[in-house]
Amino acid sequence: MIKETKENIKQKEKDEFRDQILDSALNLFAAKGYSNTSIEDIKRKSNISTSRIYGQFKNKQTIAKALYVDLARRMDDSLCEIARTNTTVRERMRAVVDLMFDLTEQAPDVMRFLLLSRHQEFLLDGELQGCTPPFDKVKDIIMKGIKTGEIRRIDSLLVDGCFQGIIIRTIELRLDGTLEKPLDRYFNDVWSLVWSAVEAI
Amino acid sequence: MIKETKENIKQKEKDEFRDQILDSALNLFAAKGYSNTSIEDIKRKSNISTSRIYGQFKNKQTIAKALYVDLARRMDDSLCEIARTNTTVRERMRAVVDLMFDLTEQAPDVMRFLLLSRHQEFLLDGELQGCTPPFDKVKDIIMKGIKTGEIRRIDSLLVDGCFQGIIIRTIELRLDGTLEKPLDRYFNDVWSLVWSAVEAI
DNA sequence: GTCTATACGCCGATAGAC
DNA sequence: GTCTATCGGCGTATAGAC
Repeated sequence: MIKETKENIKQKEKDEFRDQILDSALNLFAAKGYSNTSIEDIKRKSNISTSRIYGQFKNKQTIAKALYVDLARRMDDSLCEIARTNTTVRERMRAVVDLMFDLTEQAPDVMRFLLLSRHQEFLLDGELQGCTPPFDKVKDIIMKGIKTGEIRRIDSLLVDGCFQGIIIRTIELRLDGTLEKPLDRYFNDVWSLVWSAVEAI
Repeated sequence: MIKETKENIKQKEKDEFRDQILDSALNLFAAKGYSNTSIEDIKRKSNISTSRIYGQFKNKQTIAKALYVDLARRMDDSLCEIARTNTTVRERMRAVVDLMFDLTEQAPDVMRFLLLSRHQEFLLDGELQGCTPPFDKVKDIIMKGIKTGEIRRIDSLLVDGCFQGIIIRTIELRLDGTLEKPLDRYFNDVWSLVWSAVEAI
């Protein structure tokens, strides 16, 4: 029993370290990119020694992969939740935009890392450890909309690309400071652009 | 006279080397990114020795900058030409999409480098040697359209972002192989999405 | 003037000191 | 078990050989 508690505490500490490392790595990857971030950078920012870092992760690539899988899963969960709690395709898409804009303001680094970084740099091997790409769910929503007639009958890849293009580009403009106000201030206009593009008739 | 000819030939050779270096660099930057491309890579691909490369360019950053300025200028020229030879905003925007799609098929590496690479990596210093960002002209076209009433009265930054977002994302999908057919086959659908989004009433 | 060999610094990863 | 000192490798840039 005592031993178990002891190990639990140890495990908790380990998890804390892990989180600190991932937090710092996320921050650095988002700012400078994967290749331009060194273990030394991560060490300095997280105040965790090199050996501890290598104790937690096999190598630098593993850190980026873990981050990606973790964040992509959370994104996917949120999108599933949206698909579940809304009925019309229009409502679902609105909720997606709302979520993305909100996330951009709340956790800009997450969006920088998920949307704007070259995943190819650390995901060379195709397999994503059973992790679905973060926006597959959006495509599903759109395909359903085409079937039900809520969305225009155009190749779903194109409609999906259009939707993601508008949203991602807008977020990019916000993240680089071109858009000066929080994204919710632009929501109505952006949503109007999106919906005009894709709604049926 | 003879000397002049001699020097001309020499100059031509130099220019040829320069072009070969830039060609190879473009190819590599587009495929692997700036940071992951080494001088050794450029040397191998161009069959030009290290010393010759450093004879032409001060350092690696200079190569990327030269490429960027060169390509951005050409893009800007094309966009000016489009603004000149078309009258309505609709026609101009159509021509822009057409140009971008065509360029993607003809010179995919150029588009990869101009649209999808982290310019921040080699353009840290703000000054671009008197080179306008490649798509400023598009924003001008759109602003004019808003004034004349051809385009919806929405913050021009958002409309511009919407337009660029759709186009760039579509190009990205083509470049990564998701879209299997040449882009001209998708032109009508994409243009329809774009124009539905931005046209006034 | 052209190329090859090398200096120098940085990074990822480890192994040995405490 | 932790940390720090270091190793090997690579990448940029240069300096010296031809």
